[in-house]
Amino acid sequence: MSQSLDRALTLVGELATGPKTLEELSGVIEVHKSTTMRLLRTLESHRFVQREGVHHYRLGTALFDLANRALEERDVRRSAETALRDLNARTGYTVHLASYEDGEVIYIDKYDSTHPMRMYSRIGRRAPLHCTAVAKVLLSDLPEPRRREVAKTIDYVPLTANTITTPEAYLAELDRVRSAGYAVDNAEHEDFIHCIAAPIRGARGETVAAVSMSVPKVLLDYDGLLGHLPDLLATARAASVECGWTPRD
Amino acid sequence: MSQSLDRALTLVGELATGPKTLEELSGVIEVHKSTTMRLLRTLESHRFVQREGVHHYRLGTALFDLANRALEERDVRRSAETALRDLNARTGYTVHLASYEDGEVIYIDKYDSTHPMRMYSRIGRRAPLHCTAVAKVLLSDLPEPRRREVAKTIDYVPLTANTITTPEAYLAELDRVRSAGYAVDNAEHEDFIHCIAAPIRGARGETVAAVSMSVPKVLLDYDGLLGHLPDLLATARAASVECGWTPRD
DNA sequence: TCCTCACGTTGCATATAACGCAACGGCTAT
DNA sequence: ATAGCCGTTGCGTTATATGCAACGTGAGGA
Repeated sequence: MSQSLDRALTLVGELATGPKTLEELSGVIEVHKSTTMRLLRTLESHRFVQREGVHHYRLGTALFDLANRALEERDVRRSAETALRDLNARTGYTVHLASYEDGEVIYIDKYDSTHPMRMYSRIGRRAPLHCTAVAKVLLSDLPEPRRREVAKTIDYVPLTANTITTPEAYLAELDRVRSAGYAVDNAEHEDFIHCIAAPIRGARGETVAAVSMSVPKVLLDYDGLLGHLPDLLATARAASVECGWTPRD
Repeated sequence: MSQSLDRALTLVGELATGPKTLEELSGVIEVHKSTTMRLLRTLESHRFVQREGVHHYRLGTALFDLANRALEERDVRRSAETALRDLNARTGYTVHLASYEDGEVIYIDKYDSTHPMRMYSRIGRRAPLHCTAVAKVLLSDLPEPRRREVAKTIDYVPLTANTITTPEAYLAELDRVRSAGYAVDNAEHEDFIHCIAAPIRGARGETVAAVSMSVPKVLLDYDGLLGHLPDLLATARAASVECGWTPRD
């Protein structure tokens, strides 16, 4: 492909591990120092690298700019697409993608079950906050005071025998979700369906969306559903990486 | 310098404005599409760009990685984090962290306002030197001759009625900032926003960064803004201590 | 103060690798 | 079924990236 470009990008990658001198960098890409210098000059003119002192080069400020622009550009929906489609293909169950936008939880994508079943969700629809797994995931990421405010304003309509009906119980549930890293809707929304959901994270670790898997109870009992947790969490993780999240260690 | 690298970096910059097709990109760097493709392939192999669908390219995930690594090396950011976060939580206003590098002032961190408001800043962006409080703080710490040089090269674009438009006025302002220990942007950048900023100092007393607080005028008048000065200065002081600065007596 | 060494920088000749061209292939829409 | 639009590939040519060797510069030691 393009040799000089390839070398230059290797240099940038190398600089990510810390500032380096001209000769160190020449060693990495195994070329003469004059060649390295010309590459660095070009990189410098685009602010990809910058000099630190006289002898060292380090990553430049263009990278911050680009990373932020890239993040804004990228919408969760497209980024999560493949991971979610895979999960749907693997399990055959309904997969939802939802995000939190000023006080509401919205379904922004859906991969239908291959099993025939009725589901009342639809892209663009609001999810009830007190009885869906995605809402629990998304709200559990809000700062404490904000969570209290929201919990207070929810209309706790009981939809099944399991529906949470008090702010106290709901806030306790959010705490559980937050520390567990996933949420469950144990037939709290519809009698015959239960769900699990997990957070998709962005570059700064913030929750940008939630994935959920919905399964009819006749197909899988509660333990069977929880058995899919590792798969769901792996999916959420893959989607997070696409959204700019970097796993630590 | 290096032509192909230069072209490739231009491509990356172009992609920052949104996904593009092969031919659009060829138009930008004015080469044959086969040439563009080879560059994109190399960029793709380093995860600098990635394909979106069949016809589009967009920025890749390597940029997030690199940007994070680069940011971590500037450790002012980490050191100042808690103090800045506290200020943001206490006041609810937008808090910025900026540093001076090679003649430019760069935003290196940002804590968003809890009030809904539009702000055009972004991490990694350059701040205009003549009309932002952070730039005034950072430039006022430069040695006298250097200040003169910089003041001479600034393009004094008038952005509001209050924008400083001459080198003389700007240098006088820097003197004021230097002796006062804080800077003000009294709607000099945007009509509806005013800011105050203060220096964060390192072990040798040098200014390593600047904190600022930005407030829409509709929420707080000028005197109200200045009322927050003690809080801002305390924040800057706390951050300075984290950066190795020792308060004398 | 001068010398030396280590490292970055520059000019130039050469070979290579980046380039444009043109033909091919897949996809979509009509 | 066909035309037109893009992306892709192989190839010959020349621009261009490269290595070399000489030069500059700054730091450290005698």
